[in-house]
Amino acid sequence: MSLHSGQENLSKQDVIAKLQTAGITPTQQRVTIGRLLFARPQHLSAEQVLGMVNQVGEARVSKATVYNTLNLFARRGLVREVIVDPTKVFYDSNTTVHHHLFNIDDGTLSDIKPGEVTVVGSPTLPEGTVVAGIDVVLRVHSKQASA
Amino acid sequence: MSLHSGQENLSKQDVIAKLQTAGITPTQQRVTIGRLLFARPQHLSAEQVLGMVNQVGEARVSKATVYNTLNLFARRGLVREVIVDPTKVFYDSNTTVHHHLFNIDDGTLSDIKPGEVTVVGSPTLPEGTVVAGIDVVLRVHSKQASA
DNA sequence: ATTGGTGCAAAGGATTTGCAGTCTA
DNA sequence: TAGACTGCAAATCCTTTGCACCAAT
Repeated sequence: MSLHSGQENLSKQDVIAKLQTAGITPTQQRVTIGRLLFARPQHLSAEQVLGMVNQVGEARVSKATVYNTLNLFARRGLVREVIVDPTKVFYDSNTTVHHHLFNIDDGTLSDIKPGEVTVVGSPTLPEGTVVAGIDVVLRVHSKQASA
Repeated sequence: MSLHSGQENLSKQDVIAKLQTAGITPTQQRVTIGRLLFARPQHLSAEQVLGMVNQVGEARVSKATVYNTLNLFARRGLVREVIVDPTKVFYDSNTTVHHHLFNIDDGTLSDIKPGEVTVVGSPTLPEGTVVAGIDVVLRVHSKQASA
């Protein structure tokens, strides 16, 4: 990878390498989406990705390809789907174990700092199942006069 | 409430009382839905509620009314919305604090027994927000040969 | 040439909404 | 009767799908 593989920006090469490592053919569209997504930890909806990608203008990417790509990245573990808003899925470029804070009022999703919240206990699983992941979501309201 | 307010069945009177306590006008449709929903702890989708209601046949209930009613019940705290499946919302008639187990493969939602899992810690909240609730979702796969 | 990937538009499914008719208080 | 509620269908919104075209081996 390049010399500046920090969190500010990723070179095409970095993204191509990352995709190949994950067994994904690095097409132009996927690299474009990857550069945006992997630049830093963030939570984006498909719609937001579509908007950002076509603003950067590196390559025209269709809605279908955005969805296909995000699903592919999720299956391959490059992003994590976050299901907290009944109206849309968020894709989280931070794949390390961490939990979320969702503002019900404005639809904002943010991270809970690592270590601030921990899940204790090992529940009995239904027969024939294995754990795929644990999600903790703290739902918050914007403080204001309300019913 | 009636003498048999256990978990097997609820009389219309019980449900009417419950709705009124929550400040909800007990219409025929709402009572019908409530009897089904509050009969025992369960997780139902709007579609399932619609199906069950019109099978019982106490009163014809339209799809729109099922949605309106479930949203109303949720706002008034009679049921809890569970957001775990990106394709639909589950309504949980158990409003006590508890967490869930979601089978990604078959879309099944079940409860984690009380006490088996606990959340520890109090994260810093964004300014101007208050906690509305905490959800813990353990996602599981059906055990089988897979990629 | 073959296989995989993309774009476009149409299809799909869950949920909401508008409005006229109906019921509750 | 007045206001709230319901039903029906149309409208929305997010996401998936079908198919023809383009790209890479």
